Amino acid sequence: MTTGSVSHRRADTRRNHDRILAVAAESITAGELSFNAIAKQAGVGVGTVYRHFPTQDALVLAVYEREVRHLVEVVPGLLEAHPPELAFRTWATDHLARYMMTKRGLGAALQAASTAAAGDVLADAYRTMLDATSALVEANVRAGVVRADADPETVMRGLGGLLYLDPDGDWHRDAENLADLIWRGMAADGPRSP
Amino acid sequence: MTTGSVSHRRADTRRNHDRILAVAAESITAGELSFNAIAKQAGVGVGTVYRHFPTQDALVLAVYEREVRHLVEVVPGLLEAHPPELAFRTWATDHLARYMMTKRGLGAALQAASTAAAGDVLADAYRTMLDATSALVEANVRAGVVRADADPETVMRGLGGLLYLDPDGDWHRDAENLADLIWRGMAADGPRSP
Amino acid sequence: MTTGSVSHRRADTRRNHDRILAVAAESITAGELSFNAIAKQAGVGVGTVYRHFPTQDALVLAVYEREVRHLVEVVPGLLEAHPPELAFRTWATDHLARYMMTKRGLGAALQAASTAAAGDVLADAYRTMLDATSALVEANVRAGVVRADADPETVMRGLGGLLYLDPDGDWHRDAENLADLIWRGMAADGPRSP
Amino acid sequence: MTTGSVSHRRADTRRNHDRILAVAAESITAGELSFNAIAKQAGVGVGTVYRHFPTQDALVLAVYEREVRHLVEVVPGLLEAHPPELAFRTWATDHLARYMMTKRGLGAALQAASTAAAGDVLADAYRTMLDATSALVEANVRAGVVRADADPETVMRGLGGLLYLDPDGDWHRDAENLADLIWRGMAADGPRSP
DNA sequence: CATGAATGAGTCTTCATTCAT
DNA sequence: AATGAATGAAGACTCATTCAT
Repeated sequence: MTTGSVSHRRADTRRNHDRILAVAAESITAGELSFNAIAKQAGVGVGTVYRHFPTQDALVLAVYEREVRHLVEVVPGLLEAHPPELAFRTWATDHLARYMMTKRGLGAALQAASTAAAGDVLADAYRTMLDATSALVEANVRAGVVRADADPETVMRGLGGLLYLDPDGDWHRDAENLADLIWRGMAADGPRSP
Repeated sequence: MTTGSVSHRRADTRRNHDRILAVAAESITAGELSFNAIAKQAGVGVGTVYRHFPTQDALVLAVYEREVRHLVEVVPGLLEAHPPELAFRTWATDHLARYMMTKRGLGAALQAASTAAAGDVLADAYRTMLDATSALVEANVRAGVVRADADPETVMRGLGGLLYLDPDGDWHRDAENLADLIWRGMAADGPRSP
Repeated sequence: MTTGSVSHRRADTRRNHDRILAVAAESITAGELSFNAIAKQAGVGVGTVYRHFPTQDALVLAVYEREVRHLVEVVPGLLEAHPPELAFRTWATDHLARYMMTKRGLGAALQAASTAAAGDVLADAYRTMLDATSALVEANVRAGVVRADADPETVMRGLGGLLYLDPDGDWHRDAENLADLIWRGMAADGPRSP
Repeated sequence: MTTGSVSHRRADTRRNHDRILAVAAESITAGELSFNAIAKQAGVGVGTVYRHFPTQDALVLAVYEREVRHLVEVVPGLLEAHPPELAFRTWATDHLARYMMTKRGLGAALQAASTAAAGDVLADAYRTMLDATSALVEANVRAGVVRADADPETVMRGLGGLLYLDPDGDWHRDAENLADLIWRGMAADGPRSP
């Protein structure tokens, strides 16, 4: 059964791809970006890493895509489970904050990888993040608690400040404060914090 | 005469120090951090760079300090020349925005340099930035246009979002939008954009 | 039916062999000698290349043989179509010159492949070339325009200088000059050496 | 004494340069061209080799220059010590032949190094060789034993056939044969071509 | 027979760091 | 103090070769 064997091999290859990606995510996140180290860590030869990701850029970009995907895929659930305001605040303080605190290394790597060819991936990821933010903002607009002209892009940028949280401090409180500041900034009618 | 040549030597040394720092600022900012390259660029031997900055971290930290100092020293002038709200907005959109857009490379270097020993310098720089932000926020509080309980630390974090401006886009407009969002967030009584 | 499919497979195999050889000739000639690259270029898997040519040396040698065969098989035609002197000059300036100019890369590869095991192939190729040269020289001897004791091996070596033609210069003229120099050297009534 | 120390260091550096060049000549000649291997062989760190020869091309070219220089510097002596004809024959069979037989590897390396930037060095070397050949040919012309219109460039190319001598055979005899063939070709009163 | 993913040894290349002068 | 040549560890990258399917 040719089909059987081939798909079996494909499955193996796919598993390698995923494992490398996972290991790389951890490494890059920790500021370590060495193909040799990643290969060893993933238990494969360097050549295999190169086969799957021909370039550092390719690897970094793939990791970035993966992270953004993870970050974004929780949004619909939050919007179903909570009223819009809580959904926004929860996403910011629980998901975004934790993410940005942990993945700082990725930013640096990403910057180095930002060649011309990376443009598409970067643009896609940006748009994905923006879509998520928009969904949250718009739900709040529809609920009448946020200005109709609140700009999701600006809100997203404001949340970018979560990057500077101090993991050794009371970061959750700090995140709540920032989310609150931004919330007030886009709220329908003046300050109204709890 | 001895004094003369000694002080002459001191002047030379000082000049070396400054030139190295200036060159390093440019290099690091551009994502390039090689002692050999910096030395050549500054027109001195590698050994000289090592004499002035015994480790990479020391150099990065020194550059960081210098940048923060530059960034902060304009604040008093702004507060004298403009009403508080304009001072805040101007600092954010003209100084901070331009700075963050340009010096992204420094962030990466800084992160790598953030060992235990660097703590003090980092803490100092953080406090310096915080003082500047506080001065601006408090002037606005005193003018009655900003809530008395607005937290400068949170505001500073919010402005951190300026890091993500796109130098190739309409970044000034984007910066104004973010400054406005944060301003509304800390304003005394609800939204009131111009 | 079995016979049919078997011979069908044989035809496929043969086609593979030829295509690989052709692709390899181009690659090696261009100084590129990578099994993986050749396989991709030929549209087959690496394994297939290995099946046909178990080692690099085997491949290089096979390519060499092929080139020499091509180079030599025009000689009888030239001798039929032209008087002996012209046949010699034409072969040298039109065939040999063009060949040597183009295939320099092969020489390098060949040298690296010259292990003990390669001896036979090399010797065969040498003899083949020598036979061709001999045929041309002897035709001229029979025509009485070349010394009876002219040594084909030495003549062949002299033509080896065509390797250094400059493809970007007036190489045809240069080739004619060299052919002429050698021709004079073997002509029937030149000066006798001491 | 600053001068003393500096020149001392310079001497050391110079010694390194020479040793690397010598080792590289041997390696390349033997078809081996690895910076790491050369460094180890020369007893220096890889970095040192890179400091002296920033590129493979630079190294190969330097070696080539050195070889050509050695080859050429014997010519004036030969012309003083012997009558022109013998000088020519001796250079060809004793110096050129031995050189070309030994240094085949260099040719291959040279070819790979022939980028645009290498042009000057290559042109210089070519001219140097040509000058040497010209000196020999012209001495013979002046002695009246060689045609006045014998072209040194063509003669040089003819001698290029010495590349194919077989070190395991009677190469000296073969070299004499080739030198003789070329000599006859350029001798004063041979047959004129049609 | 053919395929091509995986492997890993071998090179290349850069750069922080030392140290003799 | 300053210099810059030397060092060599570390990481990038290629490619011959194997082998399960």
